Parts: sequence; structure tokens; C-alpha cells
Amino acid sequence: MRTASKRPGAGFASVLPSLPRDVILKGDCIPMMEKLPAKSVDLIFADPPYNLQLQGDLHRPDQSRVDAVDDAWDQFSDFAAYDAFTRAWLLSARRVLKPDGGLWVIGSYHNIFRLGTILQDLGFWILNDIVWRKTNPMPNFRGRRFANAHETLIWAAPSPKAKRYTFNYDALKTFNDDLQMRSDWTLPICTGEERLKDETGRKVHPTQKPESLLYRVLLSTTKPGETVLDPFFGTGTTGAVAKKLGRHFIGIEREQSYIDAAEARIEAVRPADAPSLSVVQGKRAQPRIPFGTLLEAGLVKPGERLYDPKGRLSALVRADASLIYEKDGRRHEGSIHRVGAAVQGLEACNGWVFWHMRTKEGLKPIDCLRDTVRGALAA
Amino acid sequence: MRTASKRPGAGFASVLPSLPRDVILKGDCIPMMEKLPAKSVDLIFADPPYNLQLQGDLHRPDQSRVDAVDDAWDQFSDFAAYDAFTRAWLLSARRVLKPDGGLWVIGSYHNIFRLGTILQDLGFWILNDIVWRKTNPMPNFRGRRFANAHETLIWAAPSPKAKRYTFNYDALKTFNDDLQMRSDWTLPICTGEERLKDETGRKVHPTQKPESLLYRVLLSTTKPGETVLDPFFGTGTTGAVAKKLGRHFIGIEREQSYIDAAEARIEAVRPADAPSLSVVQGKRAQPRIPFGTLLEAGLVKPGERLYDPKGRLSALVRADASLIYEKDGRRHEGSIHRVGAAVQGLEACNGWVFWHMRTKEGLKPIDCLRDTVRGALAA
DNA sequence: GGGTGGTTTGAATCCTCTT
DNA sequence: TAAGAGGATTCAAACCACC
Repeated sequence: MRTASKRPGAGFASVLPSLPRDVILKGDCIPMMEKLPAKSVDLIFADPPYNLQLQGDLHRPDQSRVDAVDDAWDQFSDFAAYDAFTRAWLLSARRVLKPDGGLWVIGSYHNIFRLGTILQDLGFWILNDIVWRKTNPMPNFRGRRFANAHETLIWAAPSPKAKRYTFNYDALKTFNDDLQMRSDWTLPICTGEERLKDETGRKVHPTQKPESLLYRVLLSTTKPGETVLDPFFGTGTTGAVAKKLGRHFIGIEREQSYIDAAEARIEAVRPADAPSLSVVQGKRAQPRIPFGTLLEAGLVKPGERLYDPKGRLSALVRADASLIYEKDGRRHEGSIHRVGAAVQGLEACNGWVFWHMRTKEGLKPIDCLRDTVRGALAA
Repeated sequence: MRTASKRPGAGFASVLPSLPRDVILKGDCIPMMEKLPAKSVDLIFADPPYNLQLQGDLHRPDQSRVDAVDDAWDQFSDFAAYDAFTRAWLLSARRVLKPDGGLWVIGSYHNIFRLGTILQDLGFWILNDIVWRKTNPMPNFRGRRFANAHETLIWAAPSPKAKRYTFNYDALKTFNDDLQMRSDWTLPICTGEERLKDETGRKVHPTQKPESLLYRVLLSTTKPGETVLDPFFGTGTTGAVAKKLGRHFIGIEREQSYIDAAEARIEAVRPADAPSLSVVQGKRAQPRIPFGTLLEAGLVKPGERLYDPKGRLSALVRADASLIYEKDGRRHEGSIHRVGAAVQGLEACNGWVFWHMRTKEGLKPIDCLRDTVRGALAA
């Protein structure tokens, strides 16, 4: 890992020709992102500040007509500055993001509503909001409110047209004991050994996120070898988990003390090996086998009959891999899917699991034959 | 209970001299609220249209069609139209609200960020965001996202200066088995007997909220005898729970069919009824710990091996908490349960007791690690 | 009557590739 | 770019039919 600020020639004149990887770039995130090539990163994870000190280059909107004594005025101008900052970094982020990439932001009720609104206004497409339920939140000491026991993440695509975002559905389902993963994640906050402390025992960063949270984010929405950008890197949780999971990272951070802590931390991470990083793949990821292939392979022969799951209805297989079904003068022909749908009076049907062959062990779905062909292809 | 539209002289010329109570006012919520006296209600609960933006039909894997919310009242041309509507009704609502009153809104990621942002822009002061975790949400049928298993509520005061809002801290703590009530509430959706159906057995309202949710809202942020206004009354869950808990209500609703259902429903409520506490509290089951949690917690690492009880067979753990078992050219992958079953040639297997880790004290079932995590959760 | 197994349903921005 | 076709995808709870 390198830190850009330490390298000779740091301080780029213009956009970099290629994407740096596994580095921490020192500086403000907006100018730094401007230097990265467009459409180059696969995922962005952002944990932006919400107690933002006003930046010099972010001008306050002119509110001279409003009575400056009113509390709402300060409130509004603070929000306006925060919104302008949010809009700016999100625009920079989208430029860097691949069209089919994903973006995550995390926040609390102080800022998450503004983040979500601006995401929508900029044309990002929200895929989920995710609730991080803290198992061990700080109690509300005054007893004047509910204990603030969660934070909210938003997962978004850069546009509504982006349909090919990464989502490792089958891996996450396996991860969750064969139940599909829900939008609420129960995880402890970052404490104990994991929480970075300085020599005096004080925490290095006020809002260090737990690695378990990033583990789930990266496992669900990136593939091994992809690159994740974190524009508010802090002490580098994103980088540490990325390295652990065989993903590349780019961190952007202003504070040298955070950078130092992150570098040491990431250096100590040992990545998992490639086989253990591969993930359960569902049917969608497997090569498509047309039904005709089974006839070519001789696993099904023209003239054979296929049966519905109960073995009551049957259809004839023709040489072109179409089926014919006839009953009571009604006749359907077409693909295994079309005829399967017509037989059931449905709009659609997966013929692979609907149609069965008679075997010594009873009816077996033709999907099994597809596995045979896939095995032969792999060998 | 009276319905304003049925009373002689309905259709008010100007602001009413006093607050009507336990009535349903028929009409649009903004003009109706304009007719209520200023600073007169103690709490507002609002379940506004969510502005769902559905693209087309959705079918379950069994090809049945999902009955989506496509009602006219949920249609907005764009975000700007939704925002203008939201801003308008929130301004009307604040005029009616007592300075130390409270306001609740509920929504999903389609609208909640806009609601929250506009609340902040108008100078409301957010006290908490609350997550309603659904025990039985609709799954994600296409496997393209996380299952949308929660909705979000925002609880706000009308201004940052309002410090004397009602919060029944001790009642809530007692309600929650002497633990401080958290910002995440686990409750089932509204089904069964509670769900209102018409003669033909179809749901009267597409988005009826469970009484348990309103029970918690009213118990926590109103006192007996106070008045709660619901500007999107629907089938009157707010009114029913208010009556049950000895609070007064004002409902505003446009659809006569909803009003009719609400009137009959509220009429049938017996205030003395023992409230449905059992429903609410029965759901505090032990948290489920999927195997993936152990990887997130670092108790198991990708690349480790797990062993059968005799230590003869072993399988590799991957990053998504799947196992890989290979022997004699046969290969199984999947969850701890699936692979455990495959290895033994069984249909099913409890992976938690079958798979073991090698430790200094010999083989230990991974179920032991789950206890470790549960301990951390409890702490 | 009680247990069992199949059916229905719920605020949902829910497919992807080839032609 | 629009149209067509292949074929992948669900969890908890209530309800109902049937022993």
C-alpha cells in the first residue's frame, strides 16, 4: 500500500491515466475524485460527516431577507451548506463510478434524509435502504427519547437504467442459513480489540465502523478483484475488509493521523486465499443450455414423451426440440416453456422444472439432464 | 362518533371555534386542517401516500400476481409534485399542532427521505427515527435485492425550542420488560382477523397498519384524554387504538368506503378491552444467528476447515459462509446444513451440531461459537 | 376436535439476452 | 431501440380442506 502524499510527484496535475489501487490519497475528497478516471470504480462506500464545519469554497445562500435572529435561519443555512456539499461529492462520485456500479452511504437521522433526497434528486436509483440494528447501542441517558439503536444505509445504482448492478443473491442467502437476506442487519458496534486506540488509550476515530458491516456490504455487492472507493476513509475499515476479501480499495482522507492508523491497520491484514473467496453461484450464473442440446447429446430422443410433475399430462418431443401437446381437440406446440405455460393456463413457466422424464426411479425433471450436460462441458 | 359529512351544516365556512373530537372529517386533509383551531391537537400521526413508482406487474415464483398498490391517491407526476404536496400538508399540520405536541410520519425508502428533509427544512425538530421491523414481510421474489423488511417512522417536535413534548419514558420501559425502549420495533404486519375485508373477502384498504404499531406510538407520546389527529385516516387504525387507550381522535379521509369501514370498526372498540399487549410482547424471541454472523465476527475465517464429529471428513469455509466439500471427484457446496446433509447422504442436517472446529481441547461443534455471539448480543 | 398439509397473501420502485 | 423469448424467483402467517 502506498500513500499518495508520500510519493514524489504527488499532487496530480490532471486526471490520472489509470486507476490507482490499494492506496490512500490524502486530501479533500472532491478534488481527489476529480483526478480519478471516469467510470472506473466498481463500488463506492461513503460514511460522510454530518457535523460538517462550513468549507471556505461552499458559499452560503443569500438569506438576507430572513430575520437572522430566528432559530430556523441558522438551521436552514446549515442544512443548505450541508446539502451543497453532499450534492458536490455525490456528483464527483458518480463520475468515477462505473455505470453498473453501486453506491452505499451511511448516516443517522441527522443527515440520512438529506442524503437520500439528494440521491433521488440527482437521479440515483435507490435499491434498498438497510437498517443496521446495533446490538449494543449507547442508551439514552436523559430518558427523553427512544434509545438510538440503529443507523441507516442506502444502496443505490447511479441511474434507474442500471439493471446490471452486482448483487450476490445466492451467496447472501447461503450466508443467512438459506433464507434470503433482509433489509435489517443486526450487528454489534465497533468495540474491544477491533477499536483502534492511541498510546494513551483514547479512540483514534470517533465513529469507527465495525468490519462486520463492511464485510456484508462488500460480500453482497462486489466481486473478488473489483475496486471499492471510500471518499471518507477515516481509519480504513473499508480498506481492511477489502483486503481481507480480495477486493482492491482506494481511500481518500484529509487527516494524517487517520491515514497513519489506517496504513498500519491494513498492513496487518492477511487476505483470504482465492478458493475461499469464491462464492455460491445460482442458476443465473451458469452457462445457458438450450433444450435442443439434450437432443443433440442423445439424452432426449425425438418421439419421447415428457410428463407434468404428477405424471398425468404428457407432451411429445419433436426433432426441433419443440413439444406438442394435444387434449380434447386443443393443441399447443412450441418450446418447453411455452407449452408448459399453455398446459397450465399460465403466462409463463419454467419448462426445465415442469417437464419430467419417466425413469426407473420415477419421474425426474429434465433439469437434471442439464446438469449432466454441464458436467460434460466442464470435463 | 360522528362523521362531519353526515351532520347538518357540514362544510365549515371558517375556522371552528373549538376542536371536534372523535369524528371523521370527510375531505382533503389540507383544507380540513385549515378549519381546525390553531395549536389545538396534542399529536399528529400521518401515514401519507408513499409515492411508489412501480414499473410493471410482479409475479411470485408460483406465477401468482402480486396485488400492488396502484391506487390513484398514490400517483404523483414527479418528486417535485410529491414535495409540494408534502410541504403543504406539513405546514397545515403544524398550525394545528400545540407547540409542545408531537408529529409522527411513516414511510418507506420511496418517500421517507423526502419527508425527513422537508420536516427539517420547515424547522421541525426530529426526536427519533424509528424502524418498524416486520416479522413477516413480503419477500423479494426476483432475488435482485434485499428483502424489504422494514418501514421507517419519524417522530418530531414542531420546533427545536419545544422541549416539553410528551414522552412516557417509564411506561415504555415497563412495557419493554424494564429495558429502555429502542428505536427499532419488531412487529408483524396487519393480517388475519385484524385486517378489514369486504363482503367478497378482499382487503378494504391496501396498506392498513397494525394496531400494535399505533399502540406503541400513542402509549409513548400521548397522555390519556389527549387528542390525536390523523390526516390520512384510511380505515381508522389510529382512531381504534386511540379509543382503546382512552385518547380522543380526529380523522380526515377522502374515500367514503374507508370512512364507512373505520366508523364500524371504531364503534366496535371497547375502551375497557385489555389491549393486545400479548401480540406485541410475544415477539421477543431469541435472535437467530446465521452462520455468516460468525464470519463477520471473525470467529471463523474464510479458508478454515470444519470437520465431521469423528474428524475424518472436512470441508472448506468460504467468505460467503458456504462450505465446499470435495472427495473422489464429487463436490458439494452450499450452506453448512446443505453440505452436511450431502456428505451424509441425508435429506437434511443440522449443520450447527454436525460441523466441528479443531481446538486445543479437541473437536468442538460450531454451535459453541453461536453461544459466544449470543453472549456478545446480550452484553 | 385436533393435527396435517396445501393454498393464499402482504406499501414492491423485483430479469436478461438476442434479434 | 423495441420486441420477443428463455427461464429464474419466496417467507411467514393465516386459512382451509381433509383426515
